[in-house]
Amino acid sequence: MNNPTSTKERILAAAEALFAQRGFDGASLRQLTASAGVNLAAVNYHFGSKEKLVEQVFKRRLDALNQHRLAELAKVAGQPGTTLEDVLAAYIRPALELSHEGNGSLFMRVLARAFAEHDDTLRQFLSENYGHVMRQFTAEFARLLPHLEKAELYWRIDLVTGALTHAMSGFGMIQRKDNVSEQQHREQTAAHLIRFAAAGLSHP
Amino acid sequence: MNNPTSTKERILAAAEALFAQRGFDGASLRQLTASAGVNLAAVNYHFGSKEKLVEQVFKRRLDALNQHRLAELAKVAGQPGTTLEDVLAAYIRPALELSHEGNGSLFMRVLARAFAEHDDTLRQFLSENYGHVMRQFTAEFARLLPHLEKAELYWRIDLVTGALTHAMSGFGMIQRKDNVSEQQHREQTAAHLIRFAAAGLSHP
DNA sequence: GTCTATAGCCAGATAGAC
DNA sequence: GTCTATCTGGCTATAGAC
Repeated sequence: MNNPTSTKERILAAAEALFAQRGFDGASLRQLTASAGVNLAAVNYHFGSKEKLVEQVFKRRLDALNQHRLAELAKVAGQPGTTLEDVLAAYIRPALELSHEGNGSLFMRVLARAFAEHDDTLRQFLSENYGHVMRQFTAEFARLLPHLEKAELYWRIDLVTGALTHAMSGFGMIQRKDNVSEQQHREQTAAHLIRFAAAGLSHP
Repeated sequence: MNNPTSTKERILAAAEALFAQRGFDGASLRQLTASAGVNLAAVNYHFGSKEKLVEQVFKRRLDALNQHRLAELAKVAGQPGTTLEDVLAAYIRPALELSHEGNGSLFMRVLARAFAEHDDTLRQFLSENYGHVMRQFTAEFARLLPHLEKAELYWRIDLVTGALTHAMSGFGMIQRKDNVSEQQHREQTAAHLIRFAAAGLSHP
């Protein structure tokens, strides 16, 4: 099923890279199948259409990412000692880990594109499949920031989401210095993002 | 020159709207010229190519926007009483005014797309033409936040830029309530963004 | 499951009449 | 400056042999 050398997996990997570089319209099935080393007809055979392929590119990463996020959230949600930083860490750390493993950073660029696209069918797909994740996080933010009106909270979450998406999509460019390990670098980045997001959410 | 009914201007307006909705690749010259009510060949005659048209779509708005920003910055830069909020206002208010006049909000969506595209030729065009604006603002931020290391400051500015771009591109969706005037609504939105950005830039 | 071949369509660009 | 007509090439999708 998840054999990384299977035709399906090679198409998905090549699609992710090309969608990140050239966009959904800009990347053609011809470039994509050539890059994956499979036949042009394979995309329609395995996925049905280019649009369905796009959805599977999202599903492959987001299923794991959001499951990971919810698992981290479950550890702290509703607990008396939980801080805003704890909840933000549950949201941000899994994405950061993904963006540093294999071609995960390419996927983050695909995600940033999807945000900018404002495409209705894609938004509906994301909302149907992963809307519950955002709702659980929002509920926990509301618990920790009870003085904020709902409208104000949504506003701030939206701004934080914009900042994070923008940041994650650019991670390929953030240089790690030679004297810090990969592990340290990720910790530092996570700490930066979490503090920034906490400041944006909780300012008076 | 700027006659809004001229062929050139009608192409630019139609291009802005279609690029916002469908992207640079997704919008074809055929749709675009049909929407503008001009002949298919007019784009190549007046602009040379589709790519040059894209650049002019940016130039038309960004020349005015960045001039406006620099004018506002000049009023407060280097002054002893200037606050972080003053500088942020100089950056944000002109964009907010643009996004509320005519089809300005469409242009903000085009700008958000350009950020997500990571297209090298477009980035170079923007950097060559408007890089000095960002540099002047960065210098003033550095003056007001002298305790931050350069790397840290760039990081925070990048996150703020991501949040603002995301927010501006979604302004079409932020509902103005019936009991607040257009003017009040813009003031409230500006105040929100400025406070959020100030919190993100200046947290300890 | 994988291939070739091709249908059917739409793209950007341009030549040349007006 | 504006038009029509057309060139050339890329696109998604599919039919049908293996």
